[in-house]
Amino acid sequence: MTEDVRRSPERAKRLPRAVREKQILDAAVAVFSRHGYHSASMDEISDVAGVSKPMIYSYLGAKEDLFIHCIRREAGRLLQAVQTGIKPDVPPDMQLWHGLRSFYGFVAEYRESWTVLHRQALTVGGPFAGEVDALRSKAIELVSGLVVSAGARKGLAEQAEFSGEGLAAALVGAAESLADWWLDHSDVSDGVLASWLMNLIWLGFNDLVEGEVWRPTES
Amino acid sequence: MTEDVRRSPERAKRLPRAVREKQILDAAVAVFSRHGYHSASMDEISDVAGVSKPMIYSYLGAKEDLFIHCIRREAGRLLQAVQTGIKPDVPPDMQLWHGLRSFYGFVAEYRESWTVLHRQALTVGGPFAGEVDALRSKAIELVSGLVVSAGARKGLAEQAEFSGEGLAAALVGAAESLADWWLDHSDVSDGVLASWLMNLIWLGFNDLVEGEVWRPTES
DNA sequence: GCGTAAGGTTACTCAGCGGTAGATAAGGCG
DNA sequence: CGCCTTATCTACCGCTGAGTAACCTTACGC
Repeated sequence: MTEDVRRSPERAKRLPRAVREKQILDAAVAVFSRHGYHSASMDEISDVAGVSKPMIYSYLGAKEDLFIHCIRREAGRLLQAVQTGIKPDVPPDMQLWHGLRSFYGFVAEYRESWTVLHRQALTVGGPFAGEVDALRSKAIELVSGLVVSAGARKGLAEQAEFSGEGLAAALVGAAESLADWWLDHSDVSDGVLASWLMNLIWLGFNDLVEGEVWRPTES
Repeated sequence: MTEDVRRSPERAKRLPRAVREKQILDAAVAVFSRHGYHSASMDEISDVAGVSKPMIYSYLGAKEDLFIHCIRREAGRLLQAVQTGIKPDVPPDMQLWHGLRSFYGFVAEYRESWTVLHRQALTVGGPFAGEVDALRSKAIELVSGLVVSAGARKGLAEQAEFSGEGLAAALVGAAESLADWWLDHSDVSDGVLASWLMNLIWLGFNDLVEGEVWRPTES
């Protein structure tokens, strides 16, 4: 059993299935994030993964299946990152604050995951849109809950300027877009980013709760 | 539900080049918006346009060229719609208000244009990203100008919670995402949408200007 | 040892699509 | 009417890339 540690470097060692699957998924996320779903080729993915193409088909199925596996894994990671960052027993604004920080922390650490989730999965129709839409819906729902609870706590009635879901969508959208913007302006910290949003949104929201309303003047 | 957009039974009349180009561009925008750049086939575009494939190549070049033509035309339309909607001699908040209304008006009227610009062009790398990035940069610059001028008017100093460009990016992003959200919730009017944003952003921004700042508490 | 299943590969098929060559019809102009 | 120009079509080519068949090879239980 005195095996040579340096056998021919080409010959891949035999590894358990779970390890290979992880390698493949990592490679797939990287390639999908670089080229997008359609331009990504299974050949390149297999190459990056250091594995031959049939392995992918054998372990994770066809291209669509592979992509869905990627989305699910990354969506799960993101969701978990945000949820473990939130402390459920603090006021709504602090929950939002922690959630935002966790979110930007995730984006910073897993850029590629974020790219795949946000930029790629949305454009490719079909079964993928649903997956990502579910994630975003979860986010909107979560935020909407915070917003509405904060509003109700202060007795904010339903009015034309206020729609919990609409505001939540805008907030989530703003957070996402700011994340995108961040990818090209990485010279600010995640805390600063979250702080910008809080100052924009929460202050404005507070005013709404207080009954202050912006209305167009006559110009 | 998919009505027949097929050409009329009689074989194509000879039409001036400008007309054909318009037909082709319209078809291309429709098809690109439905399937995305890669999944869109030149055959389908030519079919929808009521024209044979070589015409496209002869008039507008290869697939990439065609797509760039689409982006440029739609970006131009959007920009013009927003700019003609803005009245330059009113206060910043009213300018923003009018700009937002024009923007949502455009999205409502030219859904497909918006889809191509926002969802498709971003994901396809290469020469396209630049085109769209330029458009967004123009928008951010425009909004940033409004925000900064409004801030300066009130003597707002540069501080950690305030970055004109960052806020503008967040606002533009929020507006875009809300537009996307709108595509699936078309039961609100463009005015209401713009009103939500104004109430979120402008109120919050006013607070900032007034020196009020949100900061995390100890939880 | 030795059979067998799981890990792994090479080398192929085949469809779809971008792009083009070459034929055809339609007008304008003498 | 004949002739040229230009608009337009039919029919094809070649490549790229998804997916697969068939084969090899190591580990390990008995």
